Amino acid sequence: METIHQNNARVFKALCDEKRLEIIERLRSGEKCACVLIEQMNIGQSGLSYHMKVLCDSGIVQSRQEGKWTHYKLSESGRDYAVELLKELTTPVAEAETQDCCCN
Amino acid sequence: METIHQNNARVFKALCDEKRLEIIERLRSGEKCACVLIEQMNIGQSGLSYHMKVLCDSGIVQSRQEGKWTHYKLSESGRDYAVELLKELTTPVAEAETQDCCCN
DNA sequence: GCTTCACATCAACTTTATTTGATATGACCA
DNA sequence: TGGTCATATCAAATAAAGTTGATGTGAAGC
Repeated sequence: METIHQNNARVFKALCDEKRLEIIERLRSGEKCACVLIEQMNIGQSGLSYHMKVLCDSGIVQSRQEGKWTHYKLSESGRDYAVELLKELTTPVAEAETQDCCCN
Repeated sequence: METIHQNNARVFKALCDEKRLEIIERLRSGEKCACVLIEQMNIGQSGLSYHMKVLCDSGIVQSRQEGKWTHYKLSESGRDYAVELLKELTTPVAEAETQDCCCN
């Protein structure tokens, strides 16, 4: 079974690797097909494929098949989801802030 | 030397691990000292210390020394920085969208 | 100064992620 | 149908991250 934390971690895994950040950066200027990314970046075909899978699994990138080519672009809904998730995870809740600390 | 991508990746590394997401979740209800986190979570002392270092390095968590105790809490500025960074990294730029793709 | 406590750091180990080359798949074209 | 191209998947190797127990450090109390 997959925990909610594992699920959330997957979203941010996309952003934890230098190569993937470079891919994302390149996609900012528009949709790119895999062959373009391979020739522009210092990466092999299977390596790119691996990273694209991680990116697509995070929801931040979406892919589109066109014949034998695969095109990748940033997903607007994926971005929105990630941003909202990040905010939610890191925003304090207004619970009874009972400081049950050993040291106070 | 450290690249800008490595720097950015560090921010999101905080959110890529289940244990760290659990720590962040616990900090949402307020500042906690290390000893409390250790007794609440299934984690050893050195393990917690390791994760707290990653979290503090990301800027999302900040620590405060008080005698021999260390208190941790979510950093508002760290959160804001991470959110803005995430938005920036994943938002398309309005460059001349020249699709120099091999396949079109 | 000595001891204790809370935490950080280290080193060895285990686990997970990434890379790389080889092979499989599926679309397209002759 | 057979060949080629683009990409995915696999398996082996390497690298990076996380875990664990032992040791170091600095604050506080005696």
